[in-house]
Amino acid sequence: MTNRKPRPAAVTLKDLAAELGLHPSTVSRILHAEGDTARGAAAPATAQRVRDLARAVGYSPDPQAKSLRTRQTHLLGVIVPRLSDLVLAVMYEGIEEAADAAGYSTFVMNSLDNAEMQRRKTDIMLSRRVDGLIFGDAHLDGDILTELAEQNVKFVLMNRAVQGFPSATCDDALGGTLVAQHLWDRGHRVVSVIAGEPYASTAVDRTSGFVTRWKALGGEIPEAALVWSRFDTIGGRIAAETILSDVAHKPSAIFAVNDFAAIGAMGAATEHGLLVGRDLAIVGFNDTSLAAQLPISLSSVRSPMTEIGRTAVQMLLATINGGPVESVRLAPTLVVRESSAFQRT
Amino acid sequence: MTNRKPRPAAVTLKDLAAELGLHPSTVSRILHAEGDTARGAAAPATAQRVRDLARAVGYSPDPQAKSLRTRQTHLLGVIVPRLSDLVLAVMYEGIEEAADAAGYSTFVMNSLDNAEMQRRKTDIMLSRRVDGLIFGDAHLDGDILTELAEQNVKFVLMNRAVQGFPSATCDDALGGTLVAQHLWDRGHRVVSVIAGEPYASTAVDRTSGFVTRWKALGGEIPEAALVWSRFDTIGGRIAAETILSDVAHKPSAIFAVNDFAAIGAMGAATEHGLLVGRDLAIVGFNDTSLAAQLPISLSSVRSPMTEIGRTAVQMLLATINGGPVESVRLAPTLVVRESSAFQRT
DNA sequence: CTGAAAGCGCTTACAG
DNA sequence: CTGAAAGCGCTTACAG
Repeated sequence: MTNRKPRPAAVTLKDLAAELGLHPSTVSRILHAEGDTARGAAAPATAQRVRDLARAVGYSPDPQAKSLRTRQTHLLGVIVPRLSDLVLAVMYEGIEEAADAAGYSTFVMNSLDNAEMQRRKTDIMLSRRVDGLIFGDAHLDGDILTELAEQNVKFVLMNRAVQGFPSATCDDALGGTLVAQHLWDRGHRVVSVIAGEPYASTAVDRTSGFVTRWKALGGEIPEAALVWSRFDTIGGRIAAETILSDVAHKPSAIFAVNDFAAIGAMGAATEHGLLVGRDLAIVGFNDTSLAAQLPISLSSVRSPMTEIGRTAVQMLLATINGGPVESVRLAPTLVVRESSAFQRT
Repeated sequence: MTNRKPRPAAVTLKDLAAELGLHPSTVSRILHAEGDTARGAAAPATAQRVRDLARAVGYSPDPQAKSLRTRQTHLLGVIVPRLSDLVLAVMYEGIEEAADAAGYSTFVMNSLDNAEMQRRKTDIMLSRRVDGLIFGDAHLDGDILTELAEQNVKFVLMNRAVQGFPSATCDDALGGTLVAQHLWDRGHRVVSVIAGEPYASTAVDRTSGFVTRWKALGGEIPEAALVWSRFDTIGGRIAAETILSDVAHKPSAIFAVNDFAAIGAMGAATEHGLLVGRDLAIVGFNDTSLAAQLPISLSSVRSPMTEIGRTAVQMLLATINGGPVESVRLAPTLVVRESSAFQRT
């Protein structure tokens, strides 16, 4: 259809073989078998000649040809709600690092947390013949995942967990617990939670971790104290508007399950004439790079985002290699800053 | 080395051909030639049978096999400083969209603006046999780019421009101009610029656009008014510290060439007892999603980030198809908000 | 220790 | 209009 020029031919095994007066299969054996295995593959002297030439001419095997034979592409697919969510972008750094170290390359696509897009992007990844997938956008219902598991597609979840599938996540319930304890200790007795999207385990687990501990401490969480919301700044602002406009429930502290939602809540508080860190405590989640740098620095639950990404890759590779894989939950820590440091009297 | 199981075999052309009693080449011709071209490729009835079966069994051609023959992978490489920079993440959304629409898939890697990493990541992309590359991390010296051009690698630049190579960017100088005019009109006469990294055209052009207009209006820009900095929040905070601690040069307004740097500057201002939007005006750049939602909403130059990503893909595809390509500079607009709306008296 | 053959799944001239 | 052959660059039993 288009008349684009093909890329110029690179050096091939055949070229190397011809240059050295060897058969391509011999060259392949030497280059393919690394380290100890290579000893049996060819005479040491031959092996050395081959390797020297390969290095000299910058030989790099054609991955398409290789995977056509081996049926492995060393390609991994990553699907996230959106990469412009800093949390996922940071996790992706961990993925890239770990995948690279293992000789894999990664595709990333945004699904916008929309079921149709999730399917579409997954199909594209599969049509590319990825060896496995990492989903950062799993919904608690898990419908798509069940289908994929039936088709024997290799995948793991990241950031958000779903019952029955391996996942690398933060211990979100623990994070919520830490926040509840902190706010209680600082003297708060009336609180609200900006709870996030109910289809995401992160939102549900952080919220339930908080609620459970709060009640254990003797606190109450009336219906009006839980406001579900989008994960972004606008979502947080809208939720905080709702909370701060409620005349019946007047919290002295707000826990937002996401830093961006917390930032939106800070904006709403300012608009309501409340000084965050004095009139109202706010705590976020993930301790993104912004939290510490805000005009009023934001307390936040620090989750090991990069580590979660790395772990997801390791789990996926284990799955691809046929091993059984256990879900991993990494422990968060609470970082207290100006936004919630004050003692309520 | 590892004993992973190969992925299960998918339906192949041969399978389809056998099922229909045709030769694989016939099936290939029909499926390969789309629309009108297909008419000549086979009898309409045959073509229909083939297409029906292909759809029924969910045939999807093996991209590795296809590209081994055609020497095109329909793979694009994208290298950015880091995806956790929201600006690049949003541009990547445009890239993904446009690439997807054109039947291409994209790899993304972070180079951390480090020359060694840029080389390493580029090599990985090339070893994957990408059809072309988009660089979002170009440095003004352009050393690596010159080498690649000599090797006839197809690429375009995005976000940051370098003389002599095609790029899709915002008209950064114009953005700087808009800010200078705005601050002048609001009555400011002493200003400072948080200028970003001197190796990035974005930083240099935004700054020079600002300075040029400022001087044209009759203003002065002493040496101390320009502070180079990292693009992130911490960088902005440090730069603002320097600016606000200078007893000789007391600006009433700060232009930060990046929203995150602007947010850092807001933090520093607060620490210095200045109320942003009353004692000090601050203007950022890119109008990222956060700007409008901050406790004190941030004025910012809005750049068409998604569009820049899309444009980069279109330019790259044109380059791959052998066409000559012109650089594109998309126009920004200024969005004035609380942080700089006041009139200085 | 090395060579020769077969084949992964496609596409593309070339016949007929 | 359809078939048959060759070949893209690899790997992998199988010989010798």
